[in-house]
Amino acid sequence: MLRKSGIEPYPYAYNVSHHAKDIKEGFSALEGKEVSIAGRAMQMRQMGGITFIDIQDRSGRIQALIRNNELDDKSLLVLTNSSIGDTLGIRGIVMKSKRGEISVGAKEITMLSKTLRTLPNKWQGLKDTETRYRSRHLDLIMNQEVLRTFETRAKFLSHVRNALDSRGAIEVETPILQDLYGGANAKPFTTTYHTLGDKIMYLRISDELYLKRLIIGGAERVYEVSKDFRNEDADTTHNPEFTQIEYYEAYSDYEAFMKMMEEMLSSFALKTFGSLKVEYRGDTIDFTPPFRRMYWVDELKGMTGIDISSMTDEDAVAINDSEKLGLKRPDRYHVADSLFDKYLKEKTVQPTFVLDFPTYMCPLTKVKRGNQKLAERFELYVGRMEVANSYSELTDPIYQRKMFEEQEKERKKGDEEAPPFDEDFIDAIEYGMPPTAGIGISIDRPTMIFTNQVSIKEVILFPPMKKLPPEDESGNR
RNA sequence: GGGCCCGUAGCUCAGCUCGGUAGAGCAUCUGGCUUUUAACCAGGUGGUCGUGGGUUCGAUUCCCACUGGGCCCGCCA
Repeated sequence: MLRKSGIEPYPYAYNVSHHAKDIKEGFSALEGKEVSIAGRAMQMRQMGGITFIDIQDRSGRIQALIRNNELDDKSLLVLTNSSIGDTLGIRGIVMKSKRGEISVGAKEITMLSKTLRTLPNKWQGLKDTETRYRSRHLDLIMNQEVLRTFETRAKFLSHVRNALDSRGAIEVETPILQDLYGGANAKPFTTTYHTLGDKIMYLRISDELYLKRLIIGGAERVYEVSKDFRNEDADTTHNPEFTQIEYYEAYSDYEAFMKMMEEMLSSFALKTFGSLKVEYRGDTIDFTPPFRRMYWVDELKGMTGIDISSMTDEDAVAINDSEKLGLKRPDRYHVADSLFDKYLKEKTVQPTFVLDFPTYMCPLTKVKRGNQKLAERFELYVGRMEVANSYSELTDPIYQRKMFEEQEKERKKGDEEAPPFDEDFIDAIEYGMPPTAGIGISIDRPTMIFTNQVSIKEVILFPPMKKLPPEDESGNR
């Protein structure tokens, strides 16, 4: 094929001096200078002796202007054998075309990778959602704003890391494969560890109990970027595999973390967009601190007359009927949660701390100072989505044991999402855990807000997809 | 789990109402053209119409099931 005519279609390396964006933004300084760029040919306009190729690299696109009579023989050969979709290296002079387009006037063209496939068409591009997710490489080629979305995701992740690092925290890694799962209410994925006698292991639903062991051990400030797994259906705001950062800080309480979140989100918006206001799905979300505080038990009582803090399971059954919640398992935990969704969630478009939960919803949280029925916990909502969950951590081993026993009862009653009793953790906390604040900060959902995406799949590079029917394995070339 | 919509060329789509085994643009290939921006002009290649079954002389079209995707609801604090 190409090799016979002396062109290597898959060479080893190429020296790139500039990206498209550098040249466009720095044109006045670069005009007349020699540069070399590399990228994928996205469009090609051939007029005989002159050819225009739009080269796309990570930063964007720039036009290469190619006059046949200024090329050496090898470059000419490359040109005549290249097509849309090939990756090319262009060495040439920064200039403007007659129509004023900033271009690289080519002196040398190098084939960097020959494509065997045709790209989607240049106007409509690639729209089919299924193909976009199953073939993310094609999506990234055709829809460069997707790359921008993931750049924003990376910026947010590193922003959170920096914020925690600057508080003096250390980043740690704890097991993803766990003997026992805990720290949240969810169905786990299971797997088998063959060399440990085919032991059943769980993919973590949270890393909370491990990080707390580190606090007990004296680490004082620890966080982990945690991929968690919950064996549940996906929808536009839930993915079974998701990312959160959990952070624990000794000698703090949830009040300190509300301040931290205000600072973290507002500084990110300002740094990234130059504004505290962000457009999200038709709403303008204002990250100017302080964020609103919604004492939701009181607010709900005002709206409905129901005091969920003193609700019993019997009350819950009656409320499930009178409020037409239609829950399959109308215990007080699920009823309280459902009432929030029904009456209050709509009011959380702007950043809102939803705080002080009934104790029965919080098996790992300290009770509120001055109100034994409530726990010191907040959830931060933005754009009607929960983006962080934090509490003054329960450190009393005797009370902790009692809460585990309660959970175990729920579990026996058929709540398969209630976590199992963790004797090993109780053993650890009996050594004494300092007062501690803990928080889980979502990475996926804030990214949705900062990139104005409706679906969580748009901020996850390779969302899980169902198996395709087996017959289609032709792998045509 | 329930409801609605969708699957036709590599991509974006038309055709289906009212059955007669398929069409456009882009891409690709050939030829022409030395400043284009969706370049243009001429010609060519490209499809077991998601899968299986049913009705029919005949199904991309009508019916059923399955499968994959999207949206909404339920569930997932």
